[in-house]
Amino acid sequence: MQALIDHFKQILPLDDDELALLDGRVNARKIKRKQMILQEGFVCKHYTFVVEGCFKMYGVDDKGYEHNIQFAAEGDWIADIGSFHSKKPSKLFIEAIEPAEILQIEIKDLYFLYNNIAKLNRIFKVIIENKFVELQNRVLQNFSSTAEQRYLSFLEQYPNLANRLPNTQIASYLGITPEFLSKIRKDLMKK
Amino acid sequence: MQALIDHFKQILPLDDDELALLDGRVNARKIKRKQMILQEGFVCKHYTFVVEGCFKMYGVDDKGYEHNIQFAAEGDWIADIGSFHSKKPSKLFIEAIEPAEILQIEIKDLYFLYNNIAKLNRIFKVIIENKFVELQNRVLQNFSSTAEQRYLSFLEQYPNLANRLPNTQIASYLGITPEFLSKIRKDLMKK
DNA sequence: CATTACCCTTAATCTACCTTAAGCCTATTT
DNA sequence: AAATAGGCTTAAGGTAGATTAAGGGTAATG
Repeated sequence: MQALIDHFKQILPLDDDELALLDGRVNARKIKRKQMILQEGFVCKHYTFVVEGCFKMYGVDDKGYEHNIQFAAEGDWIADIGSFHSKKPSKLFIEAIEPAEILQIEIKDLYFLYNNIAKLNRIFKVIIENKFVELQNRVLQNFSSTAEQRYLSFLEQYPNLANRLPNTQIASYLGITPEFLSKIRKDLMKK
Repeated sequence: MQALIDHFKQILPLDDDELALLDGRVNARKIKRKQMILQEGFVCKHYTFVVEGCFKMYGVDDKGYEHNIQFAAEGDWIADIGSFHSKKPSKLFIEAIEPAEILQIEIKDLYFLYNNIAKLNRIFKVIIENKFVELQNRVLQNFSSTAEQRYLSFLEQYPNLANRLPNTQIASYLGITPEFLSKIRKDLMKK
């Protein structure tokens, strides 16, 4: 819980009254490796804050291949925002890559908090702005560079993730096959 | 100005006191075709609401090619959110594809409004959530389908944009060359 | 501790999409 | 009305990355 308070404090500190309201609206859970906290076809019921561990969010195409659209490690939020607010079934999966500890807020609790802690509207606005910018940079990168350049800038931007994740997951994030990532890595070694 | 009030009303209506605060913090401008309201290297100073006309937002790669990352027509917001908040130089351009009428809010005014109209935090949170979802869908589409599928779903998702935009701009948005789009269109005609 | 599942790599063949170049047509600008 | 720029298309040849298949290594699970 302290991890979440610290996270909010970095954007806008909450006072004691506000923190009291938070308590009881947030649920702590432990998640096993490979456990899913969201599956395609189900409505996304929670905003999830990662205290410990690492998740991937992905879609599955017609041929059954997975495509990672984001990772979330310590201090990140993860949710299918579209499904969450529209209450429509998600097209995405969220799955733990490592054993994890998370904090979850349900939609009714989040709306309660938005109505009773004005600051939280601002805090979540900032959180989503940051996620938006990150995603937009990704879109730009994706079509203005080769797979090798994308791999290099992934390493640069997420050095700690790069160590923790298997290359298959990174390949899926970069939009290439593991085989081709393997070739890229080999070519980079030579240089 | 009425266009903006209506736009906010769809999310959360503002009362008269709040509308009074808005007035004077929003500037109306007319923009010519091809005029830029943001250029690479400059800080993005405004959130821009499109009343009439159409804009493209794009980056330029090492080879000088443009890559459209979004369009904005009537009722859309457009800004380089990253540059706007960080006050760092943008890597993007925003340019009018058609003559346009816009409403702009400067950063100091937007922050004033966030502090004095609590609802606006919520309104802009929702606006950015929607943009985030749209962008996320795009990322998913981009690597789980061929250029032809992407073109078809662009036509489906933005039928009015598809009529208004030249194919060169659509190709740039889809991440393909105009030549290849031409081929796709030819192949589709046959079917 | 064994065994299964997953991960990483190499290499050959194949395809979606790019590049270049050229020609025509329709808008803008002068 | 002329001039020019921009937009659309065709086609030939080229490349980044996919696919398939196969072998060896390492980590998770019972």
